[in-house]
Amino acid sequence: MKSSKKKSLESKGWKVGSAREFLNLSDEEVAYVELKLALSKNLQEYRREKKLTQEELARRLKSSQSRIAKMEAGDPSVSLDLLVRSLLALGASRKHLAQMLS
Amino acid sequence: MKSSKKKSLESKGWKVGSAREFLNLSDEEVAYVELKLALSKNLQEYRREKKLTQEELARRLKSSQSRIAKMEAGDPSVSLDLLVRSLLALGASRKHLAQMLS
DNA sequence: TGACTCTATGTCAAAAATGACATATCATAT
DNA sequence: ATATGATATGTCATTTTTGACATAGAGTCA
Repeated sequence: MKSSKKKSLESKGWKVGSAREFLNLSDEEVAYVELKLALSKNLQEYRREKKLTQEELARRLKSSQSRIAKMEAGDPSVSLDLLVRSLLALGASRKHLAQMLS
Repeated sequence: MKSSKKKSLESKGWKVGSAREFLNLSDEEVAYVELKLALSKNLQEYRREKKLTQEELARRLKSSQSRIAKMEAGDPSVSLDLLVRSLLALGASRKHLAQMLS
């Protein structure tokens, strides 16, 4: 992994496999984090396209505005599950999700 | 949603939006569940291709054999996060993941 | 200026997911 | 038959994620 990329992730509050397991798992960890960040970004675009406020999306998901904000900010405390459910709630299809990944 | 599909999901132990919210959210819920099931299936194929036992994969993930079994069985108690991390640990790329979705 | 709307960030109790463990089931080989 | 290896299933204490709330920042408009 490029250390520049690692730094940029760490700056968002992610713990990028420090100390012991630094050598083995870090690539998968980073792939996972990047995947979430990619979805985060798409989520914000999608929501704005649909002209929804964070609050409105939160209502649809029975979540809360603060959670949506954290999702879009790429906060490490949000799960892939919530990200994907949010995108689906915005009308994204599996094909759309696939495009976000590749 | 076709009621046949709903039944088949319920048989796996999933709660498919019963009672109150049955009318609004069920389609997204089902999309989400199906997505997980698709990944489950691919996970098993991937693992077998790599000639790994559930136990070996569990060790790589610092998880446990029972969790891997539940993942592959499509158990509702496992998160998308763990599914995706497992696939990544098996060497799946984002492109591969994308293919599993579309 | 202040009122208003939207978004960001921190905190926390409650809920969900986790790894670990025991044990069961199911092959397949001896 | 029974031993062995892999997988399935249930339970549970611990950890992680959650929605909710408060509050702060940033933008816009009267």
